Amino acid sequence: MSSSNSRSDAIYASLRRAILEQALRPGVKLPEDTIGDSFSVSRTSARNALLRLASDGLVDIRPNRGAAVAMPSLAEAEDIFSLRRCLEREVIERLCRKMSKDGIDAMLSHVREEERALKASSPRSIRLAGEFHILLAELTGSEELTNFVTRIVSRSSLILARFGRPHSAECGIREHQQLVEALREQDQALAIEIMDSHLHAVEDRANNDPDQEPDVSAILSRYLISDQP
Amino acid sequence: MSSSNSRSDAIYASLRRAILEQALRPGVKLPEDTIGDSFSVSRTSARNALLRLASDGLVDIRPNRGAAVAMPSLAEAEDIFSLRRCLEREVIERLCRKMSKDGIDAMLSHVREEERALKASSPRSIRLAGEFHILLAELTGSEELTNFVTRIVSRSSLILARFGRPHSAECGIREHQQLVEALREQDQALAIEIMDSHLHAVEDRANNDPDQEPDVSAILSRYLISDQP
DNA sequence: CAACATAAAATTGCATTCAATTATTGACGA
DNA sequence: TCGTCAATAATTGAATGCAATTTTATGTTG
Repeated sequence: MSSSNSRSDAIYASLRRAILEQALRPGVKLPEDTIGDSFSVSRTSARNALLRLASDGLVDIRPNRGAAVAMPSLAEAEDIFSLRRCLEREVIERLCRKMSKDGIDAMLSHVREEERALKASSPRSIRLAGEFHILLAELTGSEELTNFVTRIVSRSSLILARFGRPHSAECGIREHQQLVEALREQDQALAIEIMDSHLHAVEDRANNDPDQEPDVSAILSRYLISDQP
Repeated sequence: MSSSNSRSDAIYASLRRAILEQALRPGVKLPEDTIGDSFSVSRTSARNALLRLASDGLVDIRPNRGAAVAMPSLAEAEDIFSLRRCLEREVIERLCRKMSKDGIDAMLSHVREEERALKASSPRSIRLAGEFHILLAELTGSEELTNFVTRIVSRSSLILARFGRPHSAECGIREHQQLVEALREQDQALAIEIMDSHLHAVEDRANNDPDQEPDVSAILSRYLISDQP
């Protein structure tokens, strides 16, 4: 499935990480030769990486106008989270049907890593929060489900980058812990409830603080010369 | 989302259709310059089209070994249909919650087209059978859900091409009609039941007749010189 | 000074080219 | 006769160059 052309692979992975860690914010332009130069490769490899990111929905490519980090709208955000709830409910159901000891350990270990990253206020913590959900999908053993969850979690991360508050990752860790606990007890109803409220919380964080329209004049109005505080 | 480079777009669409209509069977090799020559474009455009098909899971690309129409295993088949049931259940639930008159008409019109294609024994009928399910997803109004359903239905078609009986499309039309009827009545329980049994029927058709392993020696064993009939 | 037309620069679309990897064929020795 | 190894052919990986399109900058005019 994942076509591995060694160079564009590396670029793809790096760009993807940069986007998910919010180093590259939505809307940032990604010209082919700029990226090629950054990674010391030709435009060709950069282009292939961008094409793959576009098929992931992480970047927008408009013909003859180049690529940019995707800027999901609020409507898309709602759409994505709605589908995400559906998929993650499926994940929970499958996990409750058959949860291994090793799976629990993997989840606990991941949550611990999340805590470490958060304490170090590392940009990794943002990405790890999403990868917790991907880990859950992987533990179902379904490659397809993992695939889809990966895609939709990535898009969700992009939405948080676009609309969410800064440092929005921290609030989630406690809920992740509760979720692991419910899964350990194979309490499906509780697990689904936690997951649903967790996702709603994430979504609310997104809807709550839509970033100012990137209207330069609005921003500059606070910097007018006339009435400087 | 869908990056439109006019040339690779055309190739992508053509190859996709050819695969879904089973003109290109699983396992068929797709060398870049062969495809480029067929469409009178360079390898570059052919390559981009193949990359996109790979990200759809319709072709496998192995590094330095080229592309070929994907050959899903039986395990993958089970995985895919299991997730497909989950997604299509979501589609039904959403449609039952809010079903428009125009939507019903669109479905009926599609089913009629399926019948026409089947009577003409056109290769389109195979593809149309899958596109009925995509239409259902589109009628939910959710772009993401449509996206995912499109992907998984495509993979399912590939599985039928690999394992299913020839002309396996015909049996489904009656079930499609019943499904439209249930949706018209907004009878969610019935609609889900029909959908589930429909998908199980499709899946059974797949599991029933696994095509002979493409093992040349096995085939040639019937052509041995010793006891020629 | 603003609006518009025009020219220059930047950027992508695509084809072509060379290098690197893999598959195939044939030869050689046991 | 069988297996191993080397040479050749086929195919992909990646870079570069040219044409086309878009964006930005510039100059002109009302």
